[in-house]
Amino acid sequence: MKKKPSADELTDRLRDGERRVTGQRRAILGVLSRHPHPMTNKQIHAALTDACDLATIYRSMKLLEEKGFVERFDFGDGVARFELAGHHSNDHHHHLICRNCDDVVEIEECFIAELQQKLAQQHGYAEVTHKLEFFGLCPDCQSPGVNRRKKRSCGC
Amino acid sequence: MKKKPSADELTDRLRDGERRVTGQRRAILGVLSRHPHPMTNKQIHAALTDACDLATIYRSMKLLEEKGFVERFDFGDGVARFELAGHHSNDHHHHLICRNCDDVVEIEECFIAELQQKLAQQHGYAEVTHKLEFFGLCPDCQSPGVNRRKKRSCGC
DNA sequence: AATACTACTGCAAACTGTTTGCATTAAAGT
DNA sequence: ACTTTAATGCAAACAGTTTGCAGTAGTATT
Repeated sequence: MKKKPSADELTDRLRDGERRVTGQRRAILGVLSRHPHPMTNKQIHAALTDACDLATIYRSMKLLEEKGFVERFDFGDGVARFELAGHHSNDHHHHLICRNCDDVVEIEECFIAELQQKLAQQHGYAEVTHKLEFFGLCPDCQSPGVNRRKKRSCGC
Repeated sequence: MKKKPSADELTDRLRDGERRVTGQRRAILGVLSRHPHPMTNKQIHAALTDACDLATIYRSMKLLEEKGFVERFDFGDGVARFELAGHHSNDHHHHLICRNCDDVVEIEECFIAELQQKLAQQHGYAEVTHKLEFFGLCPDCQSPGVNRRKKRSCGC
C-alpha cells in the first residue's frame, strides 16, 4: 500500500488509477518527444526501434490522451494524429497544413476563446471546446509545376 | 450539340462536363433539402424511399460536392457529413455539436476570415481554408443524470 | 529474491466508413 | 427508335481502428 517516491511524472500519473509504466509506453513518448509535429499511430509504429504491436499503440494513445500526456489532432483525413503535450506554450493549439506536401506549421496561439464563450452563452452550451485547422498551399507548392512530395522523411 | 433550355440549375450544372441528372441524384438532393443539419451517407441512405446503393451515394456526394451542390463537414468522428448548399446565408459556416446527444446548432457566421488571411500572409501560404467546429453539452444534457439519447429521430 | 495479482501485450479476427472493378442499366444526343 | 457512354448495383477490397483471448511482465507483497 505504501507508495515509493516516484522516479518521474510518468510514473506518478500512471500509477494513480492502477495503470502501469511499460517499456512500450516509454518508447512511444520517446518517439513523440523527438518529433515537432503530430504523428499518426502508423508513423509512431514505424519510428519505434523495438517493435511494438499497432494495437498496443492504439490502446496506449487512448490512455496517454486521457492522462494528458498527448494531444489528439484531426487533420480531416480520417487519421488520428498525436503530439506530445508540453511542446508548446499552450497544449491546445492549431495547425496550418499544406494540402499538397503535408508540411505543417504550428500555430501557437488560439484566438477564439472569447468567441467560443460567446457562442456557448448564446446557445446555453457548457464545457465547450473546438477543433480548428487551416489548410492551404505552402510557399514551395504554389508553383504550377510542383508534384506531390513529402518534405520530411518521417512525414510527421 | 444543341442545348435545350434546361429545366433547372441541377441540369445546367451537371450537363456541363457531361455528367447526368439521374433519379438517384435528384432523390439525394431531395432528402438533403428536407433536413436542416448535416447528414451522413448512411443517414441519407436510410432516408431514401426508393432504395439506392450506398456506393452510389458515396459517388454522388463526391460529385455533388465538386459541383457545389453540397458542403462537406467533419465532426471529428471519422464520418463525412453533408449539407445542402444554399441553406444558409453563407455556405461556409460552422456548427456547435452536443457531445452527448448530437444536437446540432448551426453557426451562420464565420468570424475568422481576417485571422486566416493574416496567418496565410505570415507563413506564405496560399488558397487557405479552414475547418472549425465547436463541441459541448447542450442545455438538456447538462443535468448530471442525463443519459445518452438522440433528439431527432432522423439523427441528422 | 521469490510470489501473487492483474494490467498489458501480441496476434488474429472483427468492425466501420469508404473506395473500386465489372457487368448491366439508363440518361442524353442523334 | 438507336447509339453512346456515364451511372448504377453488387461484391470485393481497403484503411484505420477496436476487440477477444492466451501469454507476458509490471507492481506490491511476503
